[in-house]
Amino acid sequence: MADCASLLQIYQCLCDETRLRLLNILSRGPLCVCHFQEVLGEAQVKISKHLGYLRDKGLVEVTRHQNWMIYSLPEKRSPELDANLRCLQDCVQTDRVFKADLRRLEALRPKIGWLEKVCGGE
Amino acid sequence: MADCASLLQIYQCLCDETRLRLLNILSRGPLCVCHFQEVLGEAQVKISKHLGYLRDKGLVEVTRHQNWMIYSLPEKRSPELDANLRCLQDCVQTDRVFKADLRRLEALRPKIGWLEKVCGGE
DNA sequence: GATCTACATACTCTTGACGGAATATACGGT
DNA sequence: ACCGTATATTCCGTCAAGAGTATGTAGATC
Repeated sequence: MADCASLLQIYQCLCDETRLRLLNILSRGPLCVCHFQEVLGEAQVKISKHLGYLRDKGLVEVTRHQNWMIYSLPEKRSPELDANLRCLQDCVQTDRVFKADLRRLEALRPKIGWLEKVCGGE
Repeated sequence: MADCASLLQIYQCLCDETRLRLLNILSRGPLCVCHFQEVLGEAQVKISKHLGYLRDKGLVEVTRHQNWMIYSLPEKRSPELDANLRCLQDCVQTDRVFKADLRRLEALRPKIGWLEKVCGGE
């Protein structure tokens, strides 16, 4: 039973460029804040606040591992969140900004391999 | 070549309930302002301003017919707009608010038949 | 227990969104 | 020319979002 309010929350999350970039690279698997910083090239406070915003609205989940906060897309998603995340992936394919982020993310792969072990793949 | 800015504009349009409701009933065909007022039960100024917002961002088009401004979804849409409008239609199916709007719209059908002739259907 | 790292929160400022009341414009009919 | 209808715009007040600076907190290390 999707209600209008939850749909609105999703769109509110999606109407900021920084958050779109965060969600885009998150689609490739869990990350922690320092990785977002490296990929986006934005200040820690900015990254952290936008992640907090996404967390409050249920678009990302977080678990602590030692000093690191590991963010990921929720494994169980509402139909409308799922639909919109898919749609976002479609829309993002051709854009320079998002593609560049993914390239920088791939360059970071060696440094974040341990993460996949910690939180069991994806 | 979808760019980030145009995608953001779409999401900015989608993060208001009134605008979602406007787009939802617009998916069934062109309408003029007074119809939106009747279906949504909102004041004229509110409807008009949100339609203006949608028009500025390219999510709706408008033509004048005598005293009436006829709004419709653009026939030629960018891929990302098209994807998001489809996604919205998927998400909206189960919600009471949107369904009630569509019912009120159908009840209005007899009164808006002339519109379809004027702007050539759909 | 001092310190470092990784991250979050509080505070302040600026800007834009939204709503409502009032007013303006555009068109048709008399 | 005047009036009514349909719609847009302007003005004003409120509120939330976003950015940046500074500070707080949790865990690891020595």
